[in-house]
Parts: sequence; C-alpha cells; structure tokens
Amino acid sequence: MKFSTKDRYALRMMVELASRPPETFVPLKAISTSQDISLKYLEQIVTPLARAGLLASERGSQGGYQLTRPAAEITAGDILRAVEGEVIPIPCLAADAEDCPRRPQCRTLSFWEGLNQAINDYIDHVTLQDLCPPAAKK
Amino acid sequence: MKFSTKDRYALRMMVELASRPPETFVPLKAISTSQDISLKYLEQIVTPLARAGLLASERGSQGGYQLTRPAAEITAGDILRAVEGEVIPIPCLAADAEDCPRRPQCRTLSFWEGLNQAINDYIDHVTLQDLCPPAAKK
DNA sequence: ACAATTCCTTTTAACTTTGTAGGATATTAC
DNA sequence: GTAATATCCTACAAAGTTAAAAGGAATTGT
Repeated sequence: MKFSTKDRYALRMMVELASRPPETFVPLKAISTSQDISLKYLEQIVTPLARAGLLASERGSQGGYQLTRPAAEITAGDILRAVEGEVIPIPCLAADAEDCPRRPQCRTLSFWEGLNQAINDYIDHVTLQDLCPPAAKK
Repeated sequence: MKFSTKDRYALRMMVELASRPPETFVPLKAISTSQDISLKYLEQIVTPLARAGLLASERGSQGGYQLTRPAAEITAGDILRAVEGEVIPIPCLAADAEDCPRRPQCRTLSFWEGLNQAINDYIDHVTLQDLCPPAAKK
C-alpha cells in the first residue's frame, strides 16, 4: 500500500506553485530545478492536473503553469484524485467495479469502506495553503 | 494506492477463522474451498501471519491453523502489518528510511504523516470480532 | 527568426504482484 | 509401519505497473 512517486511529486509541485506569487506563470523548468525532478517526468505529471482543471497553462516564451484557484481551495484530495483517478484502497470500491459474486455476504467490505472514508476524509480536508509556511501565504 | 490481493485474502482468511469455533485446527484446504483461494497461494499468505504470532499451526492429519488470541483481540492492523511489514503511505515514513536531504524543509511530509496516522488509527481499532456477524461471535 | 515553453506519443527498463510447482517434513489414523 | 493429511520451504514464471527518458510538434514573446 503505497502512493506512487507521481503522487508525491504532484503534491510537491503543487505546493511549490502555491508558495509562489499567483497570477504569474511558472515554467516547469524552474520547478524541475528546485524540486529536482526531471523536466520530462514533470511534464507527464502536470498533464492530468491541468486536465482536472487545477492548473492553467500558457505556452511559449514567458509561459508556464499557475493554479486556477487560491491555495486554500485546492485540497490534497483534488490533486491525488487528478493523478490517480479515484483514491481507493481496493478495486472493489471503484465506481466501475465489476460486481463480485461474493459481495452480498462479504464480511470484509465494510472494513474497506470505512478505511476508504478515513483516507478520503483526511485528504479532502488538507489544502495547499495548509502546507505552505505562513510567511508565504497569500 | 491499493492494498494487494494478499492483504485482502489475509483478512478474509482471518475473518473466516474467527467465525469458526476456536480451539480447533482448521486446514487450509477448507479455507481454500470456501474462500475460493488456491491452496498454494494461501500457504504463502498464512506464513507471515503465523510468524507474526497471530496463528498457531499443527502439522499432519487433523492439523491446520487456529487463532492464537480471541477475535476481539486481533485487529485488522495486526493482520495487514504482518503481511505488508509496515502499513505506510510513502517510503519516507519507513522506520529504516534512508535520510532524504530535503527532509528538513519538506513541506509535504506533515501531510503524509497525518495520513499515515489516519490510516493506522483506523485499522488498529477494527477487530476480527467487529467483522464477524453477531451470531458467530464467541 | 529564434528561443522558450507546453503538448503529445512512444518506448524502455526495472520492479512488483500474483500466482504455480515441486518436494521435504511432521502427525494422525488404520 | 504405511498411507493419508497437512504444514513448511524454496524456487520460478507470467503479467502488470511504475518510473523515466526520448523525440518531436505546436505555440508564443522578443
């Protein structure tokens, strides 16, 4: 049970963006340098975040990425869900889960549902602002 | 972020053991049949559970496995930890984690620590008894 | 024109998961 | 004492996932 490095990188990237002045576009190259993540890998990580509407991009010189919402309105859950799809502990809980014949009598399902809720409750109440040092708050 | 099928099977197996009369040894073949898990795979799953002291075994005819403690005293956390080692969301939180140079300034670490705690708090307070239907309680 | 940048697709290497297989060892029943 | 029933132990293999690199096309500002 581990979150992928993509998840970890995405969160780090978003925290860095949140701690920079908003309204300006930050090129991935800058983040690549300061976070020590390869530019090419970052490009892949950023794609689902932009698709999910968490980031706006601008191409070309002076281009880059910026948050589409204030840091206080973007949660870790938003980010992880953008990268992972659903954040669920087992496949049975997927929205499109094939129906398992033993589901009606399954005694472990309630346990996993509870864990799912504990995890999602937590990640949905931590915002990017919570992860930025007060000095950098906007 | 998913728990492995080994984790899921281990939990199912333990719940089944908990819902049978204690003090008797249940052969894996019986569990293999009722849970529809291959005997050979079950053998591998059971090994770490026995090593962790959650199960006692007896070899030979009339042998099998039994819980070493009442179902109310075995938690899902005990089981998952036996199978997985530590239950942690990212490698940085491992007991033997190599020290990361960016750790002192890492702004995401606190998030992962909080998630780790939310997960472990939950799994440590669900017992096998909680997952057994009242009728089968001992 | 040129440099900087995002965007899009493909490929590869390493790793992890999910099993299967074969046999050795212990215990009970007959 | 032999056969049947189990656990135990180790190795192997197939499939899937992750982490990353590579190459180039499209867009924008100077």
